[in-house]
Amino acid sequence: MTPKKDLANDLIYIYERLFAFFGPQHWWPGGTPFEVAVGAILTQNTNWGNVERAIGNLKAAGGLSAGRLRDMPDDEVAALIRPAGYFNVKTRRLKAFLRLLVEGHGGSMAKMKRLELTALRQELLSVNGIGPETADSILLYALDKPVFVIDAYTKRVLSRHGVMGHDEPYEAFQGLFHRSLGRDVALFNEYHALFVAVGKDFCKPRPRCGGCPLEGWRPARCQKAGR
DNA sequence: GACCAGGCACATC
DNA sequence: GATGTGCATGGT
Repeated sequence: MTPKKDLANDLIYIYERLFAFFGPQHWWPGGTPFEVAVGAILTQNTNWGNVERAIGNLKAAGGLSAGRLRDMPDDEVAALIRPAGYFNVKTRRLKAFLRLLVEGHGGSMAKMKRLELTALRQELLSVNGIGPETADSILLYALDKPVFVIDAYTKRVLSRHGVMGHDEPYEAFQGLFHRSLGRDVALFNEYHALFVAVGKDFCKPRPRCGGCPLEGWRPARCQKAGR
């Protein structure tokens, strides 16, 4: 079997093990696309529980619409999103995203969604404060575009099991998924959430491998080489 | 009290 | 180009 096929099978195997263990994750099932995009920015390097509080505050203040949030003074936004941490930088980042959304797409996520994937990703990446992970989270979870989101957990799990080197660039990790799995929104949605689940419970900076569904697993090419 | 959480931009070498 | 640092709250 070719290495490429091996890698594809490895990724499918990991998905099946994680799904069997953790079950469906139901990420962002209820929120509007706009709420999802706001959450994607607020969750940067931050626990999701804190983000939920911030989003709750925004909702309560009527700030979860593009127009309302754009017109809200920065210090007011910062106070509302305070629980999510980095509230000053995240206020700037939210406002920067809102400029793109309002001025570029009439404040409508539905209109933004009409754009072709590559162009849209470039637009998002041009916004100060939106990097590859945040852009891809918005594309996948808010706009239903088939891009795989690579985060710290994904890199940690794959590198610890010898699938890829930890310091490979974002696009190298992402390319592996795109080549191996095709472009499947529902699969990408679930799979990325499963990486977060296994990362939270087991594949932490200090790993707790006991009981992990991937405990002891090696990729196919390593098994063949006897490594 | 240290460590960690669904990153990113910017400064410096 | 690589490496370091600031941003900040809240849970474990």
